[in-house]
Formats: sequence, structure tokens, C-alpha cells
Amino acid sequence: MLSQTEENYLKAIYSIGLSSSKIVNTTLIAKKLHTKPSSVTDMIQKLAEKEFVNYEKYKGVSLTQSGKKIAVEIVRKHRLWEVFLVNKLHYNWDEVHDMAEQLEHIKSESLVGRLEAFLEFPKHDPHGDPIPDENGNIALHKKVMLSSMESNTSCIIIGVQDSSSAFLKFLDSANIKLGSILKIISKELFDNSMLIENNNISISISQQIANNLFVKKL
Amino acid sequence: MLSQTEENYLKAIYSIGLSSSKIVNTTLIAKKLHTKPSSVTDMIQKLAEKEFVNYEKYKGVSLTQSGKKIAVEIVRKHRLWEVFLVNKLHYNWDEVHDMAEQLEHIKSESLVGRLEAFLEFPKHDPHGDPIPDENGNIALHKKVMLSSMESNTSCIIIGVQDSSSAFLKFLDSANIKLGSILKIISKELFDNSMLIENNNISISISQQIANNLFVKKL
DNA sequence: ATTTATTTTTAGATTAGTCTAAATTTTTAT
DNA sequence: ATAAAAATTTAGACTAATCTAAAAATAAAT
Repeated sequence: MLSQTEENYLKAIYSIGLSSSKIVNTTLIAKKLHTKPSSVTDMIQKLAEKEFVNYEKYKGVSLTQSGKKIAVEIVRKHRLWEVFLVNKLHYNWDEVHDMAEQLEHIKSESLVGRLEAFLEFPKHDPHGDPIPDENGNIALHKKVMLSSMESNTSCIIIGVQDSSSAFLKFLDSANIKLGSILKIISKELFDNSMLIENNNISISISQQIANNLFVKKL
Repeated sequence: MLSQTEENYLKAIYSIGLSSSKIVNTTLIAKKLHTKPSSVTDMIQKLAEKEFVNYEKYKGVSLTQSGKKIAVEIVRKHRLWEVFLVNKLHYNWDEVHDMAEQLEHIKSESLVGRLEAFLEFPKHDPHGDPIPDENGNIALHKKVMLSSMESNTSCIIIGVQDSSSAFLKFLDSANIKLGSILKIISKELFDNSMLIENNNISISISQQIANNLFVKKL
């Protein structure tokens, strides 16, 4: 059975691999896990022996089949627990990450499945990210950034790039949530900020914010 | 912050202290935690330095105020998670122990409280054990053993002593659950077994079983 | 194509938790 | 009260995960 630490390494490798097309290297993993490259090397060598990662010295790592299977399972657990915390325990979407980080490591053959049924088979977590099914299949929704929308069009918020607490708190203060319908009124050329309408209220959104919001065109 | 291991030691010391009036010693803790007495000594010395236990070489241990507070908190979490697993995820009462052993160590200021509210403030876990409140107050129900009941009296099942899977499975097969109402028909003198009636069905209960069932007289 | 800078790996140390085997203390039995 | 038995503690070793500092390999820059 894998330790929590090993699981976290697999998850980190998976997530870095998804978010960039570069080779996953020691430094990136170390940054992600707030640890040192030398520690990463040690762990990677261990994971390579157990055949969860492909590894050749100095050449970076990639997940094997079984490594990816585990990583996706953890993502699945993480996201389902987040749904539980938000939908059932009424947490805000910016409060659940740390708890889900712990809950995702609970070991049980049946627990995730039961939880999923109890939550009525949600397809997305509270940040709009898709929840892998029991076979590890994950719907990859193509992510359209709010910043790419044209003036005079409308869209619906389907996810966030950055789930940092600060960013989510900002969204709350602007009353922007998953499912919010936004109309793009105008775009400023000089700083790429956007004037949008949400619930009949106009607000200005900086480019940085707009780059971190995923939408579906209406 | 305490490690899971440290928490498990405190919980073990608490539970041994409750179930027997003897001094809690190294051997008992080692048995409970499936470890060796020498490991227990090491850990106790560490916990003593942190002032979670009172300890004098060769004299056994007892919990300090803060040690007891933590132990009771873990018991609280364990029992609330068990209620969640049985009431919400529809597990059987003999299936939840291992999961609750993991869930009880999830760290969060607010999670237990939210969970408790979501479960509508249950007073007992699925085995009939009382759930401590947020201040650590725990209703100690005086435990009457089924074996102490007289012929021609009735009682209601309020808890089990032994929550081993094997024992709970036996109870299920005999259709005995929390809240079951039993009538004692007769007691055999030579082996202390009892003939009881449950749901109009008569069954024979060995003394060993009867010693592990707690009841309230009706 | 060398030199320089960066990244990665190794070597050796550290902490938490555990173990076995030996030494010490306490308890029990005569 | 002393010897034998049982319980407890210490000493030394091991594994997992981490770190710092140094060495080695790769990449970048002139």
C-alpha cells in the first residue's frame, strides 16, 4: 500500500504533466510539494523501483499506467470530498482544499463509490473541475478563458484556474460563482480589463482575473 | 500539532483507563496498539515531555488534562464519522471501524462541528456508545449486561462491548440491532446461556454473547 | 567549442516511529 | 526475606522521509 507521501508525489506529477507540456522535472515537483529537489530525486527513485513512474537519471519523469491510475483515483477522491464539504457541510468553495487534501488519502475499497452515490454522481467539483469516474475516465472540458470573450457576448462560469483562497474570496465579493452568467459589455484596449455585467450589476475585471476564469459561451 | 501516532497512543490510554480500574501500563498499551512494550516506553516518554501524560518510570501512565481533552476529541470524531458512514453512506455497523480510525485524524478546526450538525447532533454512535459534545462532556451510560437480566423481564439493546466484525456479524445474523427489544424467557444454570425472544423468534444466547451486549431494563 | 550557469544527483546527517536483545526494576511466590 | 518470574526500560539498529552541502551532468551563452 502506498504512503500518503507517495500518493502526493504521484498526484503532483500528474497535475504538472496536465498543466504544461514540458517534461516533468525535479525542480517543478519540488516547487509543487514545497520540498527540495534532492528529496524529490530520492522519492522518484523509489517510485521508479515500484514502477509507478518512468525515470532515467537527469531526464525527468512520467507516470506509468499504474502510476496514472493511482493519481487519477486521488484526484477523484479529492474532488468528491470537496463536493461533500460544499454541498452537504455548507463550506464555501475557498475553504475546502486543505480538508480535501487529507480526506483524499483515506483508504477503503468502497468509500469513494459510496460517497459518489450519496452525492448523486456529481460531474464537477465546486471549482468546476471534472470528477473522474470509477474507471479513471475524466471528461476534459476545453477551457475557454473569460479574457478571450468578445464584447457583447454572454457566457457562463464553469471553472477557475487558480483555486487559491484569495482569488476565490475575491470572486465571492464580486458575487461570481459557478453558473454565474456574465455579459461582456466592453474591453479596454490599454490594460485589457473588461467591463462585465453580472446580475444586472456592472463590474470591471482585470486581465489577470479574466485569465483565471473559465467560461462556456452562450 | 500531534501526529496520528501520538493521537492513537492518547486514545489507547484513554480507552484502557475507562475499561479497567487498573493502572495503565506499558504492556496493556502495547497489546492495544499491536506494538512492543519498548516502543510504548519511547512514545510515553515523548508524550510526557509534551505534558500529555503523567509518567514516572515503572509506575504506569495517566492522561493529563490536555491529554484527556485530545483523547476525547478523537473519540468524538471517530463516533461522528461512524454515524456518517452508517446513516448516510448506508454501511453496516460492522464495516465502519477501519474507516473511522482514519477519518478521526483529519485535522480541521471546524469539520467535526459541521459534521455533527449535518448528522443532526446524534447522541450515540452505531454501537450505542455516547458521543462527547464539543466541550468534551460525555454522557456515561451505566452499562447493564444482558447476562445480568432475570428471567421474564424485557430490555432494549443500547450498545455492544465488543465491536469486532465477527461479533457484529453474529448479531446481524440473529437480527439483533440497537433498539431491539428482547424478552428473557429462561436462563440455563449449567452454562449460563439464555433463551430470549426477539421479534417473536426465540434464540439461545451463550453467556459470552450476553456479556457483550448492553441493555436498558424495560 | 569552451566556459558559465543551472539542474540533478549523491553522500551523509536528522527525525519519527519501530524493533530486538540486554539490563534493570518490580512483583510474586515460596 | 530471598529467589524466581514478569514487566519495564535502555541501547543500538532499522526504515521512511527529509535536509544541507558537495559532486556530477546538462543546458545556455559567449
